[in-house]
Amino acid sequence: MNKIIMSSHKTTSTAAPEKFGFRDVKREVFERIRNNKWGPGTQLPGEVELASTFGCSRATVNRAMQELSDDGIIERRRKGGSHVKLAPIRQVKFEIPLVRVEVESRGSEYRYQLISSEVMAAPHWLQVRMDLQVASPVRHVRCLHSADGAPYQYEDRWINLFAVPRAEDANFSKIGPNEWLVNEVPYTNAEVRFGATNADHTISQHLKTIDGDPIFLAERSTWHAGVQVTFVRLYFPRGYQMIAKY
Amino acid sequence: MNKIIMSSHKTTSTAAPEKFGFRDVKREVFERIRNNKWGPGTQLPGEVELASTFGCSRATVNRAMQELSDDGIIERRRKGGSHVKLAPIRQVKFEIPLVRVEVESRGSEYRYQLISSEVMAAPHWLQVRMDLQVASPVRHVRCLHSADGAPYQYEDRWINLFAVPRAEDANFSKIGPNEWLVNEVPYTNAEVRFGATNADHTISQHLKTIDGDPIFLAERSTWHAGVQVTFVRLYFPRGYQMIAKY
DNA sequence: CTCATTTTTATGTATAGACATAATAAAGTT
DNA sequence: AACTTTATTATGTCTATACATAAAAATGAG
Repeated sequence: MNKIIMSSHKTTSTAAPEKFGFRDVKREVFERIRNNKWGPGTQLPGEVELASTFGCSRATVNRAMQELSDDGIIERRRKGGSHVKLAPIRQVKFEIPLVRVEVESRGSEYRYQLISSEVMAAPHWLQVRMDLQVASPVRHVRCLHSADGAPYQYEDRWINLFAVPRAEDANFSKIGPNEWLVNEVPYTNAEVRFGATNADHTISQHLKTIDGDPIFLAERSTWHAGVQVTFVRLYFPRGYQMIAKY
Repeated sequence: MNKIIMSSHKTTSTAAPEKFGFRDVKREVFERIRNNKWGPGTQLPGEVELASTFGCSRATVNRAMQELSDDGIIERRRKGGSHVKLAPIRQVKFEIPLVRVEVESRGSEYRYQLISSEVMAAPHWLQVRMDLQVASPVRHVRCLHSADGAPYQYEDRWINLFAVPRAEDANFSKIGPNEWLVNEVPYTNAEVRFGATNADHTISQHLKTIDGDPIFLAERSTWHAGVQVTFVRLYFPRGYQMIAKY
Protein backbone atom coordinates (compact mmCIF):
# COMPACT_ATOMS: atom_id res chain seq x y z
CA MET A 1 0.00 0.00 0.00
CA ASN A 2 2.61 2.46 1.06
CA LYS A 3 4.65 3.88 -1.69
CA ILE A 4 8.04 4.86 -0.45
CA ILE A 5 10.92 6.26 -2.35
CA MET A 6 14.24 5.35 -0.83
CA SER A 7 16.68 7.38 -2.81
CA SER A 8 16.29 10.73 -4.39
CA HIS A 9 16.92 9.38 -7.85
CA LYS A 10 14.18 8.99 -10.34
CA THR A 11 13.38 5.34 -9.86
CA THR A 12 15.36 2.36 -8.85
CA SER A 13 15.41 -0.49 -11.32
CA THR A 14 13.78 -3.02 -9.01
CA ALA A 15 10.71 -1.16 -7.82
CA ALA A 16 7.68 -0.80 -9.99
CA PRO A 17 7.54 2.71 -11.41
CA GLU A 18 4.07 3.34 -9.89
CA LYS A 19 2.97 6.81 -10.82
CA PHE A 20 3.08 9.42 -8.12
CA GLY A 21 -0.14 11.35 -7.75
CA PHE A 22 -0.37 14.61 -5.85
CA ARG A 23 -1.36 12.71 -2.71
CA ASP A 24 1.75 10.57 -2.95
CA VAL A 25 3.95 13.59 -3.47
CA LYS A 26 2.32 15.36 -0.57
CA ARG A 27 2.74 12.39 1.73
CA GLU A 28 6.35 11.84 0.69
CA VAL A 29 7.37 15.45 1.21
CA PHE A 30 5.55 15.62 4.52
CA GLU A 31 7.19 12.39 5.62
CA ARG A 32 10.62 13.77 4.91
CA ILE A 33 9.81 16.89 6.86
CA ARG A 34 8.53 14.85 9.78
CA ASN A 35 11.63 12.67 9.76
CA ASN A 36 13.70 15.79 10.03
CA LYS A 37 15.32 14.91 6.75
CA TRP A 38 14.15 18.36 5.80
CA GLY A 39 14.20 20.23 9.09
CA PRO A 40 12.56 23.55 9.96
CA GLY A 41 13.79 26.34 7.73
CA THR A 42 15.16 24.05 5.05
CA GLN A 43 14.75 25.23 1.51
CA LEU A 44 12.97 22.51 -0.40
CA PRO A 45 13.88 21.50 -3.94
CA GLY A 46 12.05 23.45 -6.63
CA GLU A 47 8.94 22.12 -8.27
CA VAL A 48 10.71 21.02 -11.44
CA GLU A 49 13.28 19.09 -9.46
CA LEU A 50 10.66 17.42 -7.32
CA ALA A 51 8.69 16.61 -10.44
CA SER A 52 11.63 14.77 -11.94
CA THR A 53 12.41 13.16 -8.58
CA PHE A 54 8.94 11.73 -8.28
CA GLY A 55 8.45 11.17 -11.96
CA CYS A 56 5.39 13.32 -12.40
CA SER A 57 4.54 16.69 -13.87
CA ARG A 58 5.14 20.02 -12.22
CA ALA A 59 1.38 20.62 -11.95
CA THR A 60 1.09 17.57 -9.77
CA VAL A 61 3.90 18.69 -7.51
CA ASN A 62 2.38 22.15 -7.46
CA ARG A 63 -0.92 20.89 -6.14
CA ALA A 64 0.82 18.86 -3.44
CA MET A 65 2.94 21.80 -2.33
CA GLN A 66 -0.03 24.11 -2.49
CA GLU A 67 -1.89 21.91 -0.05
CA LEU A 68 1.10 21.59 2.24
CA SER A 69 1.20 25.36 2.26
CA ASP A 70 -2.51 25.55 3.07
CA ASP A 71 -1.97 23.07 5.87
CA GLY A 72 0.63 25.36 7.38
CA ILE A 73 3.51 22.93 6.92
CA ILE A 74 5.56 24.90 4.46
CA GLU A 75 5.86 28.48 3.27
CA ARG A 76 6.22 29.42 -0.35
CA ARG A 77 7.36 32.57 -2.00
CA ARG A 78 7.79 33.32 -5.64
CA LYS A 79 11.38 33.08 -6.61
CA GLY A 80 12.22 32.44 -2.95
CA GLY A 81 11.15 28.85 -3.19
CA SER A 82 9.48 26.65 -0.62
CA HIS A 83 10.71 26.47 2.96
CA VAL A 84 9.73 24.27 5.87
CA LYS A 85 8.00 26.51 8.39
CA LEU A 86 10.16 27.43 11.34
CA ALA A 87 7.39 27.54 13.91
CA PRO A 88 4.86 24.92 12.98
CA ILE A 89 1.85 27.01 13.92
CA ARG A 90 -0.53 24.20 13.23
CA GLN A 91 -4.12 25.06 12.96
CA VAL A 92 -6.82 23.26 14.78
CA LYS A 93 -9.96 22.54 12.88
CA PHE A 94 -13.18 21.47 14.40
CA GLU A 95 -16.80 21.49 13.50
CA ILE A 96 -19.51 23.18 15.44
CA PRO A 97 -22.51 21.01 14.78
CA LEU A 98 -26.07 21.69 15.81
CA VAL A 99 -26.62 20.87 19.47
CA ARG A 100 -29.26 18.38 18.49
CA VAL A 101 -26.89 16.55 16.17
CA GLU A 102 -24.12 16.68 18.76
CA VAL A 103 -26.31 15.14 21.44
CA GLU A 104 -27.83 12.54 19.17
CA SER A 105 -24.45 11.49 17.83
CA ARG A 106 -23.48 10.60 21.40
CA GLY A 107 -26.42 8.26 21.44
CA SER A 108 -28.37 10.41 23.85
CA GLU A 109 -31.95 11.57 23.60
CA TYR A 110 -32.14 15.23 22.71
CA ARG A 111 -34.73 17.51 24.21
CA TYR A 112 -35.32 21.18 23.59
CA GLN A 113 -37.15 23.59 25.79
CA LEU A 114 -37.98 27.24 25.27
CA ILE A 115 -37.58 29.28 28.42
CA SER A 116 -38.41 32.79 27.38
CA SER A 117 -38.80 34.94 24.32
CA GLU A 118 -39.44 38.63 23.90
CA VAL A 119 -39.06 41.34 21.31
CA MET A 120 -37.53 44.53 22.56
CA ALA A 121 -35.21 47.39 21.76
CA ALA A 122 -31.56 46.43 22.04
CA PRO A 123 -30.12 47.34 25.42
CA HIS A 124 -27.09 49.55 25.35
CA TRP A 125 -24.46 46.87 26.01
CA LEU A 126 -25.87 44.82 23.15
CA GLN A 127 -25.83 47.77 20.78
CA VAL A 128 -22.14 48.03 21.44
CA ARG A 129 -21.59 44.29 21.19
CA MET A 130 -23.49 43.94 17.95
CA ASP A 131 -22.50 47.29 16.49
CA LEU A 132 -26.17 48.18 16.01
CA GLN A 133 -27.95 51.41 15.24
CA VAL A 134 -29.48 52.85 18.37
CA ALA A 135 -32.53 50.96 19.58
CA SER A 136 -32.75 48.39 16.81
CA PRO A 137 -35.43 45.85 17.59
CA VAL A 138 -34.06 42.52 18.72
CA ARG A 139 -35.56 39.24 19.80
CA HIS A 140 -34.20 37.84 23.02
CA VAL A 141 -34.55 34.07 23.35
CA ARG A 142 -33.44 31.83 26.16
CA CYS A 143 -33.67 28.07 25.95
CA LEU A 144 -32.30 24.83 27.26
CA HIS A 145 -30.93 21.80 25.46
CA SER A 146 -30.90 18.51 27.33
CA ALA A 147 -29.31 15.13 26.78
CA ASP A 148 -31.10 12.16 28.31
CA GLY A 149 -32.99 14.50 30.59
CA ALA A 150 -29.88 16.18 31.96
CA PRO A 151 -29.16 19.84 31.14
CA TYR A 152 -26.60 20.01 28.37
CA GLN A 153 -26.49 23.58 27.19
CA TYR A 154 -28.19 26.79 28.25
CA GLU A 155 -28.59 29.21 25.37
CA ASP A 156 -29.04 32.95 25.72
CA ARG A 157 -29.52 34.49 22.31
CA TRP A 158 -30.16 37.88 20.76
CA ILE A 159 -31.36 38.15 17.17
CA ASN A 160 -31.14 41.35 15.17
CA LEU A 161 -34.62 41.75 13.67
CA PHE A 162 -33.35 44.38 11.30
CA ALA A 163 -31.13 41.73 9.70
CA VAL A 164 -33.64 38.88 9.96
CA PRO A 165 -37.17 40.34 10.08
CA ARG A 166 -38.78 36.92 9.76
CA ALA A 167 -37.30 35.95 13.11
CA GLU A 168 -39.89 38.13 14.83
CA ASP A 169 -42.71 35.70 14.08
CA ALA A 170 -40.70 32.49 14.04
CA ASN A 171 -41.95 29.82 16.39
CA PHE A 172 -39.15 28.70 18.68
CA SER A 173 -41.24 26.44 20.86
CA LYS A 174 -40.25 23.27 19.04
CA ILE A 175 -37.04 23.98 17.17
CA GLY A 176 -34.38 26.19 18.65
CA PRO A 177 -33.36 29.54 17.22
CA ASN A 178 -29.99 28.20 16.15
CA GLU A 179 -31.45 25.47 14.02
CA TRP A 180 -33.97 27.94 12.62
CA LEU A 181 -31.30 30.51 11.81
CA VAL A 182 -29.02 27.98 10.19
CA ASN A 183 -31.74 27.20 7.69
CA GLU A 184 -32.86 30.78 7.26
CA VAL A 185 -29.50 32.52 7.01
CA PRO A 186 -26.92 29.99 5.97
CA TYR A 187 -23.30 30.68 5.21
CA THR A 188 -22.52 33.42 7.61
CA ASN A 189 -19.30 34.65 9.08
CA ALA A 190 -18.81 34.04 12.75
CA GLU A 191 -16.46 34.57 15.61
CA VAL A 192 -16.46 32.35 18.66
CA ARG A 193 -14.88 33.10 22.00
CA PHE A 194 -14.34 30.41 24.57
CA GLY A 195 -13.76 30.96 28.22
CA ALA A 196 -14.69 29.98 31.73
CA THR A 197 -17.05 31.67 34.13
CA ASN A 198 -19.05 31.09 37.28
CA ALA A 199 -22.64 29.99 37.37
CA ASP A 200 -24.87 32.79 38.54
CA HIS A 201 -28.24 32.04 40.02
CA THR A 202 -30.16 31.90 36.74
CA ILE A 203 -27.62 29.64 35.11
CA SER A 204 -27.27 27.24 38.00
CA GLN A 205 -31.03 26.99 38.22
CA HIS A 206 -31.39 25.90 34.61
CA LEU A 207 -28.25 23.79 34.40
CA LYS A 208 -29.03 22.26 37.81
CA THR A 209 -25.61 23.07 39.17
CA ILE A 210 -24.63 24.98 42.28
CA ASP A 211 -24.10 28.73 42.32
CA GLY A 212 -20.45 29.44 41.67
CA ASP A 213 -19.80 26.23 39.77
CA PRO A 214 -17.36 26.57 36.88
CA ILE A 215 -19.09 26.95 33.53
CA PHE A 216 -17.64 26.53 30.09
CA LEU A 217 -18.85 29.52 28.13
CA ALA A 218 -18.93 30.00 24.38
CA GLU A 219 -19.91 33.35 22.89
CA ARG A 220 -20.67 33.49 19.22
CA SER A 221 -21.24 36.50 17.00
CA THR A 222 -22.59 35.88 13.55
CA TRP A 223 -22.62 38.18 10.54
CA HIS A 224 -24.30 38.05 7.19
CA ALA A 225 -23.35 40.43 4.43
CA GLY A 226 -21.65 42.76 6.86
CA VAL A 227 -24.41 43.10 9.44
CA GLN A 228 -24.46 41.17 12.65
CA VAL A 229 -27.31 38.71 12.70
CA THR A 230 -27.11 37.24 16.16
CA PHE A 231 -25.17 37.14 19.37
CA VAL A 232 -25.39 34.12 21.59
CA ARG A 233 -23.97 32.91 24.86
CA LEU A 234 -23.83 29.17 25.36
CA TYR A 235 -23.33 27.81 28.87
CA PHE A 236 -22.14 24.26 29.46
CA PRO A 237 -22.17 22.63 32.88
CA ARG A 238 -18.97 21.43 34.54
CA GLY A 239 -17.61 18.32 32.89
CA TYR A 240 -18.39 19.39 29.37
CA GLN A 241 -15.40 19.14 27.08
CA MET A 242 -14.99 20.38 23.59
CA ILE A 243 -12.61 18.20 21.62
CA ALA A 244 -10.51 19.25 18.67
CA LYS A 245 -7.95 17.26 16.75
CA TYR A 246 -5.11 18.29 14.53
CA MET B 1 -12.92 45.87 -8.21
CA ASN B 2 -15.85 43.55 -7.87
CA LYS B 3 -16.54 41.45 -10.86
CA ILE B 4 -20.17 40.57 -11.00
CA ILE B 5 -21.99 38.60 -13.59
CA MET B 6 -25.59 39.61 -13.88
CA SER B 7 -27.04 37.05 -16.20
CA SER B 8 -26.17 33.43 -16.67
CA HIS B 9 -25.23 33.95 -20.28
CA LYS B 10 -21.65 33.97 -21.39
CA THR B 11 -21.01 37.65 -21.41
CA THR B 12 -23.14 40.66 -22.01
CA SER B 13 -22.07 42.92 -24.78
CA THR B 14 -21.48 45.96 -22.60
CA ALA B 15 -19.27 44.56 -19.85
CA ALA B 16 -15.59 43.93 -20.41
CA PRO B 17 -14.95 40.21 -20.83
CA GLU B 18 -12.41 40.15 -17.93
CA LYS B 19 -11.13 36.64 -17.51
CA PHE B 20 -12.50 34.68 -14.61
CA GLY B 21 -9.82 33.05 -12.48
CA PHE B 22 -10.57 30.32 -9.99
CA ARG B 23 -10.90 32.90 -7.24
CA ASP B 24 -13.50 34.79 -9.22
CA VAL B 25 -15.43 31.63 -9.93
CA LYS B 26 -15.26 30.62 -6.30
CA ARG B 27 -16.45 34.01 -5.12
CA GLU B 28 -19.23 34.14 -7.67
CA VAL B 29 -20.56 30.68 -6.84
CA PHE B 30 -20.33 31.35 -3.11
CA GLU B 31 -22.10 34.65 -3.56
CA ARG B 32 -25.00 32.98 -5.32
CA ILE B 33 -25.22 30.42 -2.56
CA ARG B 34 -25.19 33.10 0.10
CA ASN B 35 -27.87 35.07 -1.69
CA ASN B 36 -30.02 32.00 -1.61
CA LYS B 37 -30.08 32.05 -5.39
CA TRP B 38 -28.79 28.54 -4.97
CA GLY B 39 -30.32 27.44 -1.67
CA PRO B 40 -29.36 24.48 0.51
CA GLY B 41 -29.69 21.20 -1.37
CA THR B 42 -29.68 22.77 -4.79
CA GLN B 43 -27.89 20.87 -7.49
CA LEU B 44 -25.36 23.18 -9.03
CA PRO B 45 -24.63 23.33 -12.74
CA GLY B 46 -21.95 20.93 -13.92
CA GLU B 47 -18.38 22.00 -14.36
CA VAL B 48 -18.59 22.28 -18.14
CA GLU B 49 -21.66 24.46 -17.90
CA LEU B 50 -20.09 26.70 -15.28
CA ALA B 51 -16.97 26.91 -17.38
CA SER B 52 -18.91 28.20 -20.35
CA THR B 53 -20.94 30.48 -18.09
CA PHE B 54 -17.86 32.11 -16.69
CA GLY B 55 -15.85 31.86 -19.86
CA CYS B 56 -13.01 29.83 -18.48
CA SER B 57 -11.78 26.26 -18.66
CA ARG B 58 -13.16 23.34 -16.71
CA ALA B 59 -9.90 23.02 -14.77
CA THR B 60 -10.41 26.50 -13.41
CA VAL B 61 -13.95 25.76 -12.36
CA ASN B 62 -12.75 22.48 -10.90
CA ARG B 63 -10.28 24.18 -8.64
CA ALA B 64 -12.87 26.67 -7.43
CA MET B 65 -15.41 23.93 -6.69
CA GLN B 66 -12.76 21.78 -5.07
CA GLU B 67 -11.98 24.56 -2.63
CA LEU B 68 -15.65 25.23 -1.94
CA SER B 69 -15.94 21.57 -1.12
CA ASP B 70 -12.91 21.73 1.17
CA ASP B 71 -14.45 24.73 2.86
CA GLY B 72 -17.55 22.73 3.61
CA ILE B 73 -19.85 24.87 1.47
CA ILE B 74 -20.79 22.30 -1.12
CA GLU B 75 -20.74 18.53 -1.49
CA ARG B 76 -19.59 16.81 -4.64
CA ARG B 77 -20.11 13.31 -5.87
CA ARG B 78 -19.01 11.76 -9.08
CA LYS B 79 -21.85 11.58 -11.51
CA GLY B 80 -24.13 12.98 -8.79
CA GLY B 81 -22.84 16.49 -9.32
CA SER B 82 -22.30 19.27 -6.84
CA HIS B 83 -24.90 20.19 -4.25
CA VAL B 84 -25.11 23.01 -1.76
CA LYS B 85 -24.73 21.46 1.66
CA LEU B 86 -27.97 21.07 3.57
CA ALA B 87 -26.60 21.60 7.04
CA PRO B 88 -23.79 24.07 6.80
CA ILE B 89 -21.61 22.38 9.41
CA ARG B 90 -19.00 25.03 9.12
CA GLN B 91 -15.66 24.28 10.56
CA VAL B 92 -13.88 26.57 12.91
CA LYS B 93 -10.20 27.06 12.34
CA PHE B 94 -7.84 28.51 14.81
CA GLU B 95 -4.16 28.51 15.41
CA ILE B 96 -2.45 27.43 18.56
CA PRO B 97 0.64 29.58 18.66
CA LEU B 98 3.44 29.41 21.17
CA VAL B 99 2.48 31.17 24.39
CA ARG B 100 5.39 33.49 23.96
CA VAL B 101 4.26 34.51 20.50
CA GLU B 102 0.68 34.85 21.69
CA VAL B 103 1.66 37.16 24.52
CA GLU B 104 4.09 39.20 22.47
CA SER B 105 1.59 39.65 19.65
CA ARG B 106 -0.69 41.36 22.16
CA GLY B 107 2.07 43.81 22.79
CA SER B 108 2.78 42.47 26.25
CA GLU B 109 6.07 41.53 27.78
CA TYR B 110 6.45 37.79 28.02
CA ARG B 111 8.09 36.13 30.98
CA TYR B 112 8.71 32.47 31.60
CA GLN B 113 9.38 30.83 34.92
CA LEU B 114 10.17 27.21 35.71
CA ILE B 115 8.44 26.02 38.84
CA SER B 116 9.45 22.42 39.15
CA SER B 117 10.95 19.58 37.16
CA GLU B 118 11.53 15.95 38.00
CA VAL B 119 12.11 12.66 36.25
CA MET B 120 10.04 9.79 37.56
CA ALA B 121 8.15 6.68 36.64
CA ALA B 122 4.76 7.45 35.17
CA PRO B 123 2.03 7.33 37.80
CA HIS B 124 -0.81 5.00 37.07
CA TRP B 125 -3.35 7.56 35.90
CA LEU B 126 -0.81 8.92 33.42
CA GLN B 127 -0.02 5.47 32.07
CA VAL B 128 -3.68 5.14 31.24
CA ARG B 129 -3.89 8.66 29.86
CA MET B 130 -0.81 8.30 27.68
CA ASP B 131 -1.28 4.65 26.85
CA LEU B 132 2.22 3.90 28.15
CA GLN B 133 4.01 0.71 29.02
CA VAL B 134 4.07 0.23 32.77
CA ALA B 135 6.44 2.54 34.58
CA SER B 136 7.87 4.34 31.57
CA PRO B 137 10.14 7.15 32.67
CA VAL B 138 8.56 10.56 32.27
CA ARG B 139 9.62 14.09 32.99
CA HIS B 140 7.16 16.18 34.90
CA VAL B 141 7.52 19.90 34.38
CA ARG B 142 5.46 22.71 35.82
CA CYS B 143 5.92 26.29 34.79
CA LEU B 144 4.29 29.67 34.53
CA HIS B 145 3.91 32.04 31.62
CA SER B 146 3.28 35.69 32.40
CA ALA B 147 2.22 38.73 30.41
CA ASP B 148 3.35 42.10 31.72
CA GLY B 149 4.04 40.53 35.07
CA ALA B 150 0.56 39.04 35.45
CA PRO B 151 0.08 35.26 35.38
CA TYR B 152 -1.12 34.25 31.96
CA GLN B 153 -0.91 30.49 31.80
CA TYR B 154 0.04 27.77 34.24
CA GLU B 155 1.47 24.73 32.50
CA ASP B 156 1.57 21.23 33.95
CA ARG B 157 3.33 18.91 31.53
CA TRP B 158 4.39 15.29 31.30
CA ILE B 159 6.92 14.21 28.69
CA ASN B 160 7.40 10.61 27.65
CA LEU B 161 11.16 10.05 27.85
CA PHE B 162 10.85 6.85 25.92
CA ALA B 163 9.59 8.86 22.96
CA VAL B 164 11.91 11.85 23.47
CA PRO B 165 15.02 10.70 25.37
CA ARG B 166 16.78 14.02 24.87
CA ALA B 167 14.11 15.71 26.97
CA GLU B 168 15.66 14.22 30.09
CA ASP B 169 18.65 16.55 29.95
CA ALA B 170 16.98 19.50 28.29
CA ASN B 171 17.28 22.75 30.16
CA PHE B 172 13.87 24.22 30.78
CA SER B 173 14.97 27.09 32.94
CA LYS B 174 14.96 29.62 30.14
CA ILE B 175 12.78 28.28 27.38
CA GLY B 176 9.64 26.33 28.17
CA PRO B 177 9.13 22.67 27.36
CA ASN B 178 6.56 23.49 24.71
CA GLU B 179 8.88 25.69 22.74
CA TRP B 180 11.62 23.11 23.14
CA LEU B 181 9.42 20.26 22.00
CA VAL B 182 8.09 22.14 19.02
CA ASN B 183 11.62 22.45 17.73
CA GLU B 184 12.67 18.95 18.69
CA VAL B 185 9.61 17.02 17.56
CA PRO B 186 7.79 19.07 15.00
CA TYR B 187 4.74 18.05 13.04
CA THR B 188 2.96 15.89 15.50
CA ASN B 189 -0.64 14.86 15.80
CA ALA B 190 -2.54 16.29 18.68
CA GLU B 191 -5.87 16.32 20.38
CA VAL B 192 -7.03 19.22 22.49
CA ARG B 193 -9.85 19.22 24.98
CA PHE B 194 -11.27 22.44 26.34
CA GLY B 195 -13.32 22.80 29.45
CA ALA B 196 -13.86 24.73 32.64
CA THR B 197 -12.78 23.84 36.14
CA ASN B 198 -12.19 25.33 39.56
CA ALA B 199 -8.90 26.62 40.82
CA ASP B 200 -7.48 24.35 43.48
CA HIS B 201 -4.96 25.67 45.95
CA THR B 202 -1.86 25.09 43.81
CA ILE B 203 -3.40 26.70 40.77
CA SER B 204 -4.80 29.72 42.54
CA GLN B 205 -1.43 30.26 44.21
CA HIS B 206 0.41 30.42 40.90
CA LEU B 207 -2.25 32.21 38.91
CA LYS B 208 -2.86 34.57 41.81
CA THR B 209 -6.55 33.95 41.82
CA ILE B 210 -8.84 32.84 44.64
CA ASP B 211 -9.53 29.20 45.40
CA GLY B 212 -12.61 28.12 43.54
CA ASP B 213 -12.27 30.70 40.80
CA PRO B 214 -13.32 29.50 37.36
CA ILE B 215 -10.40 28.38 35.23
CA PHE B 216 -10.29 27.81 31.52
CA LEU B 217 -8.53 24.49 31.07
CA ALA B 218 -6.98 23.07 27.91
CA GLU B 219 -5.63 19.54 27.86
CA ARG B 220 -3.46 18.52 24.96
CA SER B 221 -2.16 15.10 24.01
CA THR B 222 0.50 14.93 21.36
CA TRP B 223 1.67 11.97 19.31
CA HIS B 224 4.57 11.39 16.99
CA ALA B 225 4.73 8.32 14.80
CA GLY B 226 2.08 6.56 16.84
CA VAL B 227 3.52 7.06 20.32
CA GLN B 228 2.35 9.73 22.69
CA VAL B 229 5.03 12.31 23.26
CA THR B 230 3.52 14.56 25.85
CA PHE B 231 0.43 15.32 27.86
CA VAL B 232 -0.13 18.81 29.12
CA ARG B 233 -2.70 20.70 31.10
CA LEU B 234 -2.86 24.45 30.56
CA TYR B 235 -4.69 26.61 33.08
CA PHE B 236 -5.83 30.11 32.20
CA PRO B 237 -7.13 32.55 34.78
CA ARG B 238 -10.68 33.97 34.61
CA GLY B 239 -11.04 36.44 31.84
CA TYR B 240 -8.93 34.57 29.35
CA GLN B 241 -10.69 34.04 26.06
CA MET B 242 -9.73 31.90 23.17
CA ILE B 243 -10.95 33.36 19.91
CA ALA B 244 -11.75 31.48 16.74
CA LYS B 245 -13.18 32.79 13.50
CA TYR B 246 -14.94 31.12 10.63
C1' DC C 1 30.51 51.85 -2.58
C1' DT C 2 25.50 52.93 -3.28
C1' DC C 3 21.65 53.05 -5.82
C1' DA C 4 18.73 52.13 -9.75
C1' DT C 5 17.86 48.96 -13.58
C1' DT C 6 17.66 44.64 -15.82
C1' DT C 7 17.75 39.74 -15.85
C1' DT C 8 16.71 35.47 -14.01
C1' DT C 9 14.02 32.21 -11.64
C1' DA C 10 10.46 29.70 -8.74
C1' DT C 11 6.04 29.81 -8.01
C1' DG C 12 1.08 31.17 -9.50
C1' DT C 13 -2.40 30.50 -12.63
C1' DA C 14 -4.85 29.12 -16.90
C1' DT C 15 -5.69 25.92 -20.75
C1' DA C 16 -6.90 21.91 -23.76
C1' DG C 17 -6.82 17.28 -23.82
C1' DA C 18 -6.86 12.78 -21.95
C1' DC C 19 -8.10 8.96 -19.19
C1' DA C 20 -9.92 7.15 -14.55
C1' DT C 21 -13.66 6.32 -11.50
C1' DA C 22 -17.88 6.14 -9.19
C1' DA C 23 -22.52 6.26 -9.42
C1' DT C 24 -26.66 6.91 -11.72
C1' DA C 25 -29.72 5.82 -15.48
C1' DA C 26 -31.08 2.87 -19.10
C1' DA C 27 -31.58 -1.39 -21.21
C1' DG C 28 -32.05 -6.08 -21.26
C1' DT C 29 -33.10 -10.57 -18.88
C1' DT C 30 -35.45 -13.78 -16.03
C1' DA D 1 -41.74 -6.97 -10.90
C1' DA D 2 -37.03 -7.91 -9.59
C1' DC D 3 -32.56 -8.46 -11.01
C1' DT D 4 -28.34 -8.02 -13.87
C1' DT D 5 -25.70 -5.81 -17.25
C1' DT D 6 -24.35 -1.95 -19.95
C1' DA D 7 -24.06 2.81 -21.15
C1' DT D 8 -23.75 7.39 -19.70
C1' DT D 9 -22.07 11.16 -17.20
C1' DA D 10 -19.99 14.44 -13.67
C1' DT D 11 -16.28 14.72 -11.15
C1' DG D 12 -11.22 13.30 -10.13
C1' DT D 13 -6.73 13.52 -11.61
C1' DC D 14 -2.65 14.05 -14.61
C1' DT D 15 -0.09 16.11 -18.42
C1' DA D 16 2.28 19.47 -21.38
C1' DT D 17 2.39 24.03 -22.39
C1' DA D 18 2.08 28.84 -21.79
C1' DC D 19 2.27 33.15 -19.77
C1' DA D 20 2.10 36.10 -15.35
C1' DT D 21 4.30 37.80 -11.31
C1' DA D 22 7.08 38.65 -7.39
C1' DA D 23 11.42 38.78 -5.70
C1' DA D 24 16.14 37.60 -5.57
C1' DA D 25 20.36 38.13 -8.05
C1' DA D 26 23.16 40.22 -11.36
C1' DT D 27 24.41 44.22 -13.73
C1' DG D 28 25.49 48.87 -14.69
C1' DA D 29 25.63 53.99 -13.68
C1' DG D 30 26.98 57.53 -10.78
